[in-house]
Amino acid sequence: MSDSSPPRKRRTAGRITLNDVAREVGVSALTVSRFFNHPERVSEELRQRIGEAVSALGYVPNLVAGSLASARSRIVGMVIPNISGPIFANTIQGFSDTLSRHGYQLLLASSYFSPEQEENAVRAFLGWSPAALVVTSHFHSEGTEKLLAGTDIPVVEIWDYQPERAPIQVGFQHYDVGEMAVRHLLGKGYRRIAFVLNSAAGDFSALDRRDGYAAILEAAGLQPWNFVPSIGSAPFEAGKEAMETLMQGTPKPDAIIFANDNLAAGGLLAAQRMGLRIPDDCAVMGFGDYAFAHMLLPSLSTIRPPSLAIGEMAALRVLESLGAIATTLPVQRLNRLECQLVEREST
Amino acid sequence: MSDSSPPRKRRTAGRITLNDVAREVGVSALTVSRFFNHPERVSEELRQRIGEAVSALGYVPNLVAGSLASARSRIVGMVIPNISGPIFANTIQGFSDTLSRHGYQLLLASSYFSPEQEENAVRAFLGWSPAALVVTSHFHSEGTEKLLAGTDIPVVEIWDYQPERAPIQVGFQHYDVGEMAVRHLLGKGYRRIAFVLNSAAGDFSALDRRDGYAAILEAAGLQPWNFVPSIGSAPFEAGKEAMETLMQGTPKPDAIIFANDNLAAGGLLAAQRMGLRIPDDCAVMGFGDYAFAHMLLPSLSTIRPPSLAIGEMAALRVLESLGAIATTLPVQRLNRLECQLVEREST
DNA sequence: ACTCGTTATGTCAGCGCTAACATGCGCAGT
DNA sequence: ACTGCGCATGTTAGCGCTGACATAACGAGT
Repeated sequence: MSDSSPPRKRRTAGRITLNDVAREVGVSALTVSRFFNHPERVSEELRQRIGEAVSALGYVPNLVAGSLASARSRIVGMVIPNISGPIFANTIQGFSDTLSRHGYQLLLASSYFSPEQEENAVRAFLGWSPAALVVTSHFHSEGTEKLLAGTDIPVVEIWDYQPERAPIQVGFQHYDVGEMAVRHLLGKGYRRIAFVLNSAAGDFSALDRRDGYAAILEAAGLQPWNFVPSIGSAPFEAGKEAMETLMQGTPKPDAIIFANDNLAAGGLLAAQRMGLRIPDDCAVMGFGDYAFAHMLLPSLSTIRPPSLAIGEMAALRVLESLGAIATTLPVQRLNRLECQLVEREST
Repeated sequence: MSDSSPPRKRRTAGRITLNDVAREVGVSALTVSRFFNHPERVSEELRQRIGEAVSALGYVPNLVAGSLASARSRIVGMVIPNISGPIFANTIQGFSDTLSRHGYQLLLASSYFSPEQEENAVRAFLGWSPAALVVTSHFHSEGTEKLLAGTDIPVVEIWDYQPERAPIQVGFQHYDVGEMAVRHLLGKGYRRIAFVLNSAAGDFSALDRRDGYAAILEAAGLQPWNFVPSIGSAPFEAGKEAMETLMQGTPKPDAIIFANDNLAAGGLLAAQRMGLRIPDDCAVMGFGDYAFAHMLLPSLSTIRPPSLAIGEMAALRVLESLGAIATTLPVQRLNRLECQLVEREST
């Protein structure tokens, strides 16, 4: 009876759209679209009027629709082992800040060193057709490798530096870190150098550091000496245990390299309790240069990874790949950064 | 000549779509869509076959298209002052983990306590029609307030707890923290209690802590004693300066509350250098219970904010609001969490 | 005057998916 | 047998935006 074409129920709330702005100004929607994406192609006068209408109406561009239409988005996904740890936080910060300075958003997930969780995150991220993807290290599940290989967006692998792998690499070689620590200690005259590695860490990179340690030590004609505390979960406690066990045994080491600063801090505290003089009775080295390393007594010699720089450089490489920042040269695929040995009182 | 309807150039790469999967299985696209979003409405047999086709083809659902069509997304935006600081990292971690356990993704941005940066991030996030939005504290720009008020998605304010504000609140009252610290010190017999606040921090919450400190002290008939180090940017150095200045002056305080653990750590080190006995010559309290607080000498008494719990509870409230997890009750709007006083050697 | 190129703006279709509605089927109840 | 209901699946029409292409307006060069 009444009406031949019953109007469909509208699904969306009264959200303000490009068309609303266009109608207000008296131009086509496309011109308003250009106002946001290619402002230089809109005349000065219209730019003015559109700008006013946008803020008068409180229009917020719908990036979802835009991304669907253009098959591009300004989202970059990052999968990192953890957010709150002392190691990666700076990388995330540097990455996020550099990205957002260029109008890109960060989609973040943590994997806790689990390849499955990483794969889930990568899959979910790919659903958003992100502009690029950043993953940590090179230990991926087969599924992740397949997903990454099957996409044509830029992929960056950070923290580890593996020249033979295809994705853009931004990081350092953990092997070198072990080497750097040993050289430092050998140079200071230490000879019986132990390496303490907390088994619980899913952090495979620590194994590379230990390998570097062992290789240099053997090259110097000395014996590697690995110690794995029985306490797996709490690094601080594990570090204490390591110091106590090693320094109550015979022979004793004259230097201990801990796989990270948390372990080392535990070691220092145990040493203090045992009345040992650090570094005279035993030198201590850590890895990470965590915030507290310089506050300990004695302050901790350690190796500082380029956490922030990794995040920033990863972002730069991403932005270059996307053409968001100018480069005359092709995007650099291999980016090897330097760790820095920070010598303090404990060695 | 050749063809009456010249086929438009295809814009997208050969991405696999729902239709490809549907054709493969011999069903309609909608059935495949249901396979992902409402699997219980698809027969067991089809579920099986669709599942196989999906993994055979390596199909990854296009969440952008899905979000546009349904006007919903599984993205939640969070704007937080910083990522790498010791305070917020745990909150992000707890939030992210809880969200991702339920299939939601985290879009993250940091504001560095700048209302403008916060507003930019909120605006950009809103463009993604996120499922919910989380912001830190209640100090927003006017624009941010307008944006948040104009949306109908759940908004959660974290860290501060402001019962009179409209959004869901998950946090604690910093005022109470100041109070808690003073009560602890008064209970231990300290009477000349100073408060050290680093002016450079854009962290307004610290002001609330100081107000709580001052109020309780005055209520006890004692004089508040504020000290602002001249060094603005480096909290550790500023803490040293505060300790030196205060303990070389007359009269001296018998206890110092530092606005955060970084300042307090600097204070402890300076005290050690000056040969002061902590807590006999002067007690020291911090705020934050940063990772190193228990590793210092003497170990630092401090107040531990519920960082992780805030992140987790914020995520729970978001998920409840979205109906992603079951609740019989309406979503709790006010969530006041407890800080914990951690008594160690420095008081 | 005419062509050509450049710039500013508009028309149309469609990105990949899902809400609303429609259909068809099997089965219980009478 | 027939109605009515619930369940599995299909058809249609967009979601809000942008790409390709079209067009109009204008000045410069011949």
